[in-house]
Amino acid sequence: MSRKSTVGLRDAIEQDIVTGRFAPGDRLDEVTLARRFAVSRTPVREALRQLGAAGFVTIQPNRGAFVAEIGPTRLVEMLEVMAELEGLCARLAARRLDPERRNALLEAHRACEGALGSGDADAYYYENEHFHHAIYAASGNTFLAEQARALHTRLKPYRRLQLRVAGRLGTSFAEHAAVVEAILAGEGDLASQRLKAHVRIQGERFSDFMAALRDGERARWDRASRPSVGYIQPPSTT
Amino acid sequence: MSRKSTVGLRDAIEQDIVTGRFAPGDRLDEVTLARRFAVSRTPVREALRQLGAAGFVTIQPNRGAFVAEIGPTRLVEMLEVMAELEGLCARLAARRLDPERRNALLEAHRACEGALGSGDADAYYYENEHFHHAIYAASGNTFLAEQARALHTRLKPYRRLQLRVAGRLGTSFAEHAAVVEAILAGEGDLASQRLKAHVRIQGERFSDFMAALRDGERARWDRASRPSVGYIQPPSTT
DNA sequence: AGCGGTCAAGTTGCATACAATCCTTTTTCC
DNA sequence: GGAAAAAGGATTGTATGCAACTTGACCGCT
Repeated sequence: MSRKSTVGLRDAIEQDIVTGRFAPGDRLDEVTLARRFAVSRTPVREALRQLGAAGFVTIQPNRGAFVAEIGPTRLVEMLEVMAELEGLCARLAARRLDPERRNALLEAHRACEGALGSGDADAYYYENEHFHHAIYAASGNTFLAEQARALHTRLKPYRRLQLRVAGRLGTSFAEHAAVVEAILAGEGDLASQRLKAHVRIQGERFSDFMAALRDGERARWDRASRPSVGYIQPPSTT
Repeated sequence: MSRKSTVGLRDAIEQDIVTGRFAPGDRLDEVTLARRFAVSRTPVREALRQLGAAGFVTIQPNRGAFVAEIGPTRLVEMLEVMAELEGLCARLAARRLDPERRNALLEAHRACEGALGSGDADAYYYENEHFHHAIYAASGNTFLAEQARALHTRLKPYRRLQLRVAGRLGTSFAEHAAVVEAILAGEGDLASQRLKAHVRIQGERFSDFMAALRDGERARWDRASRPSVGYIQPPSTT
């Protein structure tokens, strides 16, 4: 479990946050993390500061680092920005799609189709990620793709159960298909509009869901569902 | 020149980058910075890692930190995203403007008018920042405002000479006025469209300008204009 | 019993020492 | 004389020790 470079350490902790091993609000003790990764406190501190700058943890001076808690309000705000960024990706992709990116996009889309056919929600979740990443890349705007990807990752802990809702998989895939169609047709505005709607639908399901629960219940529910299997885990690159 | 908290140190170095005291590509030596701020290397390293995560510096393992160099391509990419974020700010502002934010926006706009009247390009530059920040805040989306502000700051070193072009001040203000009008009228799409165009015009001037210079000349010119007065410096809050 | 203050344990912030890596220069061999 | 290799210097990466701060508990006081 030991990492070599400091960037590896940062990514390792980030993964533990993104996959839910560390729940929002959890305290990230420096010495505990240091022991866990078999390094001293210094690289741990540097990693935590980076995660703080990226928004994954909040650092309270002299009091430590905590996994960032994203309240319902801020979550909706982030999804609003996410929708806009994805919309821009789609618009640009429709305008400037090159053959290589076009193939990657179609391949990701077909992979989603395969996962849908198998009825495996976890597999679809994973292919869905690839699909969105393919759209980011298809924009041809590296910076935009990085930003979209970063925000996508930050939202990951809160999207884990999104697609488990009954019937959502099929709807999601149909929306994907409509986006792909618009992109291939070069209809930038339409593609943007459709992808924005696709993201917003997830956001609305979210806020509905969270609003329906009182805070205590939500916290308990969050925590209970935390160690839920590794369907987010990509094939380990270690 | 000594700072107390680590966040203060981060901000101090960031300021030195943003205001151009450190030019893109400059090496940021840890011991030099440590001496400069009268601290040890440890807090300097933590600050540099944070700046790396925020995109202000690029960190090469075992080789040090350098002020991020933003090439013409990436600059255009960043401006494309900036335009979209600002456009979203304007759209949301038109939809949800509350009296307090409305007043702040109008006040910032009038301050621009004052600076324009005085013909002071530096003053206009400063008030222009306030105006854009007021629009970010007027969106009512805290996360969006933070993102827009962060990107705005990252682009600051490359915007320093934007408004010095003859006649640009007046045009800029007219564009501002059109945006404000649309926001007050509740015309979200129009406000978004106008603000996007406003940002894009700056971007096009940029790329025209940079394309007209070969790289060597541009680097020299960048460096020569670097220590140019402190018209960016806000009233120090130290 | 309730409230306030003091003290102790634990954690973070910073400084310094050491190890590892990189870059430059010099030396040596062909 | 040129090129490759090695040594030296310099810089970054990591570990550890100490000081400062926060926090919780215990004790005394009203």
